[in-house]
Amino acid sequence: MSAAALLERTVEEVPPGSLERQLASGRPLRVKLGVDPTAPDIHLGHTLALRKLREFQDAGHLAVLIIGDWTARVGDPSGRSSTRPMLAADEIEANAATYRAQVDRILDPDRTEVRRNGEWFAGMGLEELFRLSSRATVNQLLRRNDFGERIGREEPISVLELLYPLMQAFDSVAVQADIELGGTDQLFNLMLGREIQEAYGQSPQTAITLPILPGTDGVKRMSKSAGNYVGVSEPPEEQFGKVMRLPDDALSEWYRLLEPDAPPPAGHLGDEKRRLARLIVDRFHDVGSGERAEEHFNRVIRDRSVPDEVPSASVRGADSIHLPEVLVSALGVSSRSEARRLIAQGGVSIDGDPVSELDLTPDRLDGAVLRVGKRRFARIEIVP
RNA sequence: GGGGGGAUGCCCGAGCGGCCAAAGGGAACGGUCUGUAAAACCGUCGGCUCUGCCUUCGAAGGUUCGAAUCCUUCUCCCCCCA
Repeated sequence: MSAAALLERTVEEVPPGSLERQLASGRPLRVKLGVDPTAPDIHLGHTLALRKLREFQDAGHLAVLIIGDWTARVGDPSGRSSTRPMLAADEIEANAATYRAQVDRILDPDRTEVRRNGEWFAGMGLEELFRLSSRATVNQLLRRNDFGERIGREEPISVLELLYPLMQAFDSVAVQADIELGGTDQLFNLMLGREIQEAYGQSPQTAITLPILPGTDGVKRMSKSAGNYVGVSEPPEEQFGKVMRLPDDALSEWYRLLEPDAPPPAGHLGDEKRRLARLIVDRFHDVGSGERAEEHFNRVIRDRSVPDEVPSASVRGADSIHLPEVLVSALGVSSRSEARRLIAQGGVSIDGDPVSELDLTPDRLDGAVLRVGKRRFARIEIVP
């Protein structure tokens, strides 16, 4: 595959023409991608880089996936920065454990080398850290966009966080990366990787940046912490519904980034959004599950009827049953106060009929389907 | 080390002695409408079997009939100087 083909749907190649030169060597290239296990789910945003990595694999190159179990520890100690939470080692471990299974939905396992950067950081001594950190200046590091912005907003930045770009750069040295992929916001780190590789006597990697996928709000970048993500391992109905949440003006960008081989949206936006949702669900589940998810969507959301499978919940029988309590225990409503509000706003129904009373007789509830809003259901079973 | 500013609910951000469970915005949630969990509009948005009560405005004390608002100490953050 040509350099031009491999660079399709990427944003920047640094330095320009570098990939072409590397491909000319004819040897399989080591293509690095780092992911920090700060959350258990891999979401659609991550899949952009993973799919580009797969393209490199299909072209005969080797994917070197770095699970940043140590870089993930480098969070924002003040806890202000939602994007860099401080995580405990066991939490990171738990997150990392599922990553391989999730990325294997996209990558070719036979051409994937998975490394954890704890491999080289766990045993790194202070002397080596001195050597590494003497290779960059604070001035350089503060040029990084988010550092600069945080300084502008007079927010704190811990010295620990300054190490992050250096550690990411050192990963490239440790795995002898030929190429590193990353979102456009990673350009600074990828470039630093080149400098550090040279400092350690290696030929610098080619940095290739990819666009950032906006989340289901169509505005902010997709992330777990922003709550605007679609996880690759979420159930089909969940994925389908979340895609339908997308604002119309983000639709073509999603098509371009997530389904580049599909015809771009041209017709009725509602239908085009459904088409995209089906494609995405089929991609991460069995073929045909997109259509089934759509049927579920039509039945439950559009036609407001009950889904095929309704989870059941048992409620202890009594002369009178306090509905707010049932909503909290059986439907996961956050508090009884919240439950009252939902009832008062007409958001709670029994077998399709809105309910306004707070206390009900058991026979009214027994076997009935309780619904909160559009998506929360439970079939109530009264037990003695 | 010296000087100045700040810390408010999920986030941003008003408030600076009683009318404050705390303006406004965002997010979220419910409803209406609809092509859809888009947009728009309306509403809700600390807890409690709730016209009342309880607990919140960095922490601990204090003043006061009454404090998010005043005082003291402490913790953390930012800016300027060194």
